[in-house]
Amino acid sequence: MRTPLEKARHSPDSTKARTLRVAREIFGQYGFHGTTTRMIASEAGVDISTLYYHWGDKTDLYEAVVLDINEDLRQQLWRVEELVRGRTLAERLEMAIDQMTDYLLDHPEVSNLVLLRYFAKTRSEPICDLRVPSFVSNIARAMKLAERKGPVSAEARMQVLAIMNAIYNFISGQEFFQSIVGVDRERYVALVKSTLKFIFVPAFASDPPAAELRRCADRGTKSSTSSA
Amino acid sequence: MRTPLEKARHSPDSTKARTLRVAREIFGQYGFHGTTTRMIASEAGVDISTLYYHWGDKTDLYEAVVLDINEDLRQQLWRVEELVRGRTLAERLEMAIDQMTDYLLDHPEVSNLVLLRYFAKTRSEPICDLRVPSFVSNIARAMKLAERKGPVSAEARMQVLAIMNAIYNFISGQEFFQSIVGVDRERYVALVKSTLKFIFVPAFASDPPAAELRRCADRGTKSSTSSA
DNA sequence: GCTTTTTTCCATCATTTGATGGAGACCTTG
DNA sequence: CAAGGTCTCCATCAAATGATGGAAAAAAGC
Repeated sequence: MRTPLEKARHSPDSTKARTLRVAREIFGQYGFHGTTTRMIASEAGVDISTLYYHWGDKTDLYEAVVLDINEDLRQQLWRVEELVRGRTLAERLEMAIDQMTDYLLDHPEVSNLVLLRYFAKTRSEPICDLRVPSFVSNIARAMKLAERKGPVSAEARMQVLAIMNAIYNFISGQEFFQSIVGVDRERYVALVKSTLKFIFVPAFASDPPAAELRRCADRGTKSSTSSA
Repeated sequence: MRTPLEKARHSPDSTKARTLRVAREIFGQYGFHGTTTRMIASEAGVDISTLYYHWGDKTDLYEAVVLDINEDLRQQLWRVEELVRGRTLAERLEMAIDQMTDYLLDHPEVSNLVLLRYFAKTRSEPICDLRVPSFVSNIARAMKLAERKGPVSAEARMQVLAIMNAIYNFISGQEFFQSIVGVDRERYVALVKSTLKFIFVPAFASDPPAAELRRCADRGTKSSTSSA
């Protein structure tokens, strides 16, 4: 409990913390320019002046949101890494897909904010960065696409980005995609997981030497953590 | 040459057409709320009043941009469909990836606008829709993930969305991802294509060398286009 | 209980932004 | 050229938006 941000993270009922939580949601839904300080203040049930008192100007608040998201994402990735440790590559992938999908469904503002940061420019210069670069390398190592200590190849980074983005897309695009696919929420969630596994498992599980053995041995023993 | 939009599309040097072209770019970069009519007017070298004279209010202009993008995308998808007709699934996939990647690199506003429409809400209600739903079905049929005439399954639609979005992401996220991966533009483009093929070809192609392995793995499971 | 500090809100300001009216330029047609 | 229409721009407005000062209220310290 040192910085104001950490303090707010740990006192979930305070006005300041509630404001930050609402700011995450609304910045995630409407993007930086699509969000007004009044929207956040009114949604949080706070006077707009109180918002400025706690968080400084709009840019400062946005920066706080990004840092907050960064921290949540780091913790979640670490949890997943622990969980999959020691499993085979295919198992690691399937479990990571299930875990990240469930996590992001509970916190859609995380993927919203990440994606909007990738794709939408800001009129003023960017403020503080997501920690994506180091996340990507860590995931590549955890997935054993790269050696544990050495540098991570460009190919491995691209593959990790492809996986992460595929998950983010299905989460943040849920409303849009669900209507395109024409299913209800429950079925959509199941489809997200099964589609991701359908796509990524063959790519990563089929070219190492053990592929043949795995494919024939694993018959009928697909992921036990999958809800599909 | 009937509607104003079509007219503008075909007279590329007119003030009106130039304004639309600039609007595509800027709406694509900054999103709806991040874009001001003054940004578009000044970038197009036009008085802001002239912009309103030609295109009505901001929402009307945005709608025109979306329709314009829709038409471009439809044409491009049709070109690709013709090109890949008669090839094997793996070939179709690889060619489509190459073609769409090159096309979108030349017109990044297309994928920018599509992605921002997926992921960013607008304060006012949405105006007119992308034609994504029908595009998705057509692609699924062209790729022969679905029967040519029948309905397209939810699984096939999700797979098509995954492919399209993966391409869009690498194009629109280029600036961000290129710095993460640490390569120059040329190498990035090559990596996009090779990574996309690395990921998607194994999932869909049962014909290449891996065919027997896949059959072995799939024995006793559902259809080859649906994962459990 | 009184002082000090922290927090909240009302009123208000300055700028940005969407939008328009009207004067003039330009262009076409006869 | 004259008349009518089309296009462009200057000046300007009204609303939305980011931001602040200062009074009141609440909380903390003693």
